[in-house]
Amino acid sequence: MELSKEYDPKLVEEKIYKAWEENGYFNSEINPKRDKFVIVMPPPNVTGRLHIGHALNFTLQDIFVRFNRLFGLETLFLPGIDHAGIATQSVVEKELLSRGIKKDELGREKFLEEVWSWKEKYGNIIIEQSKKLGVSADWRRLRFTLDDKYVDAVLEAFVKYYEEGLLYRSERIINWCPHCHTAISDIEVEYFEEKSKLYYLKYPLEDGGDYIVVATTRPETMLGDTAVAVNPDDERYKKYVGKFVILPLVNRRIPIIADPSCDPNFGTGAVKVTPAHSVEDFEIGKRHNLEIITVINDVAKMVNVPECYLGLTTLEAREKIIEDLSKDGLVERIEDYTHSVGHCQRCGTVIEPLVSKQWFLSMETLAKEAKEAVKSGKVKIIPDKWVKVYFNWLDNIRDWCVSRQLWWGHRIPAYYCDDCGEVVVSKEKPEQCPKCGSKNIHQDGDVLDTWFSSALWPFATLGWPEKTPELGYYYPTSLLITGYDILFFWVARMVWSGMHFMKEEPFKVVMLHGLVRDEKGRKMSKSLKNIVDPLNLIEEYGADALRFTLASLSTLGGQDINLSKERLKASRNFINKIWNASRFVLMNLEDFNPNEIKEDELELEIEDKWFLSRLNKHIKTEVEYLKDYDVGEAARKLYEFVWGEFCDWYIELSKLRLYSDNVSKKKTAQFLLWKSLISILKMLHPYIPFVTEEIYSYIPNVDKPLIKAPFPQVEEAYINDEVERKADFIFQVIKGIRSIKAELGLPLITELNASYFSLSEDEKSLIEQEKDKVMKITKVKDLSFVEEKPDRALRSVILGTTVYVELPFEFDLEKEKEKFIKKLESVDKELKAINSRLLNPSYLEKASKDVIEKDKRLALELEKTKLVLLNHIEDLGGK
RNA sequence: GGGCGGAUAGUUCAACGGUAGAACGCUUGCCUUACACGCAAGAAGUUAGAGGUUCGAAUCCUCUUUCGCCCA
Repeated sequence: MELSKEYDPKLVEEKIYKAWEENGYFNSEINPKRDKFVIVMPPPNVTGRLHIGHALNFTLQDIFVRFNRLFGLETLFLPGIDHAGIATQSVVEKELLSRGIKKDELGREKFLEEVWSWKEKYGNIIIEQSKKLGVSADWRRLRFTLDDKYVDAVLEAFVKYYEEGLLYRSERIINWCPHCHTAISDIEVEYFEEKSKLYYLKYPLEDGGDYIVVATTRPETMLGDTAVAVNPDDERYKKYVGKFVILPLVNRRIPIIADPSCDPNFGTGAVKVTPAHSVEDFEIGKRHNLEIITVINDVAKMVNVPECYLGLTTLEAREKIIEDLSKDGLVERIEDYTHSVGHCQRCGTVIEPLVSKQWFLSMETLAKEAKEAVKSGKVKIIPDKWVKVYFNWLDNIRDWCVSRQLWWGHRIPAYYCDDCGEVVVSKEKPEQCPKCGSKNIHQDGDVLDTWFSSALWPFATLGWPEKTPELGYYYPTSLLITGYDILFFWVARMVWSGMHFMKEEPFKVVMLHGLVRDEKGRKMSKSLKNIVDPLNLIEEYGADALRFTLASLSTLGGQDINLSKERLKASRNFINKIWNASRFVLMNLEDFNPNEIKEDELELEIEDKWFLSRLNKHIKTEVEYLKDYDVGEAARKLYEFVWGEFCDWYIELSKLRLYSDNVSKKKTAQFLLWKSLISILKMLHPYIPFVTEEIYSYIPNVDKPLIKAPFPQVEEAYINDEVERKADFIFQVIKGIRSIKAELGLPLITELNASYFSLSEDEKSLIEQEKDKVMKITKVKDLSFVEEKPDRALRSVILGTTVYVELPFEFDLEKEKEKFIKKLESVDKELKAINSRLLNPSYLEKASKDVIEKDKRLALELEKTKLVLLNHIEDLGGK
């Protein structure tokens, strides 16, 4: 077998993925005998291309999925696609327009045909792209929010809510996007601070002479004013309350009313009230029974207004109205003003609050259910800082406007009788009106908010409302992973839907991760040109490198991730390192059969015991981190362990035996390398599945594939702190000798004599025992115990031991002395700190025993080192 | 206006109550029969600032500065 020196993901990833998929390794079957682990994938938009946010989201999910698969759980990763109402409709609309076809001329049915054919053509691109990342989802179960069965679930939910009185149709003020030409919900409005003007307008009092001055940012809405409001406690205006003003330009007589929502500090303290075009004013209007006069239509043009303003855009109307009012001297002044303006989240257009008849989902009961699920611990939110945000949102929630004036989506199952106006809500179109018997019935033309359907995702994908075996086995799901940006849009709504329809939580844990930003922490955006395409990154560094980068940058706190090329390079190098370490092991396994080895009869060297202890500790911590959902720390720890301990020390030390003639020692080393590598590959596999599976395929005497292999068991008996300390001492001795050579600029291969002296019997016997190893690895010719300091030797102090490296030439004694003085200073500083602690009665009383023990041991070691250092400084001529 | 998060080595990030770590970059020496996407050795930090709690604080509390998010 010849493996290349450099790992090339391009030669591996596609092949491996194909093999996994073809062999059905991602598939899950109902298996009541086994514990299950279920993740439903947040469905990406059907219009979508894989972006870096998906890459992070999918990577995290796939890590948990793969771990649980290795742990032997029946693991379902259920993928899906969202129809994404507005987004998809506008993409197809634009596409048609580019061919000169207008949506409205085409008609609803033909248009929907076009969208479907577009969906068939492009809708699965993101699925294919996510496969490049290694996503191990059960693709057979792919769901789409407009699948027949899913549509049925959505209609079922709508009808049930309606029957329970939670859904109602009402004329209320809503957020209207004049560009998307639809109502949107409160959370789809984004507010930005904008520089604007505050206009002070004079409204003449009915009884003549006097004016009342109102301040407004939107003078064009004055044509729809039906009152002027002041705060009831505002002394300035008390005398006016109950009187009337004559609305300029339209000469309407409107009352001056007192309402507590008026802020006396805003403007003049008096505000104009336009119930049809302001959310706050609508509320005031309701309280005071004001007339609602609509003066702006659904494309943001003026209606129901005097001829000269009719059909103007709101901005044109604003200018003309100010001009006209000025002529009459009714504009008191205009100030610069900054305020926040609502924009459509999708298209950025300024939102027009309009009064319109829409379907609303009543939030009171559902919000309560959503809160209860988290309060009771049925749903756990990680990190828990989001719990407060979640409650806060639910506490202040308003009824959810769920109807959208679109064609693409779930058409609202409400039918209206053209003759008597009766409303029937049902999955099927009624034959005739149940009230008057008329057959002139038409269906509501609107569709539902996309989020209304995705709120049902965890159970509708499993067959609800049918009581399918899937629903029985896989629900509730185990874990939901998504970005914190859709906590309200999606997570909260899924929670209440699950609690309401299933009476059980949709998922036991929801893990919210951060957003991916550029290396400077800026949001990725087209205008900044800092968008990175994950597919390019995969092309350049490999999917494993991208996955490992994203995983290792994740934090338990769900912080945003700043992605940089440097980090990707580091991950790519790490993967190459693993590749080469494995290649090394495999190269040395050619004449080896693990079946010939009895593990409990092996003669273990100190480095074996050390490494087995380290390895088992890491298997343990790996599992612990994952139980705590700390993927990032788990990945980072693994990196340090594999590179810093396995590669740098264990493999290096194993060479001494692999290249020796001692057959039994060689076989021991081979066996342990074989065994360790298998464990390491298993631990790494969830993060970097491709390279690990590829390497695993070359490993002799293991059951393949890795994706289905059992996770390594912790072998407690190997965990041994004492051994670790001893080995560490030897490593320090090795480093000491290397350091001396390096400081002199000598290549490591320069052969020199070394010797040592030790105050400690333990240290002395350890060195005696491991002498050959140390000599070989540091390339020194000798390492004998000496009572007397050799001539011309540089020294290195490790605990109570001094290692001398003898030199064939003179060197700078002063420099050597300074090195020790510097070291003494730091030892002294630390020792003083520890000693003062150990002399402090309240420390001894209050600190934990472990900490005190550790301090005491450290103090002893430092004392020893200090003594040795003092000797050397004295010997080199004193301070 | 209310809330949340960040500020730690030149850079990107860890550590979340017991001696501040890694990666990249930098310096020096090495193509040592796994790897130059590498090896070895090094330099580099009053943990934004000021108070407080504690035997002990980067870590907990308060305030300030600053950057960023969310909600109204």
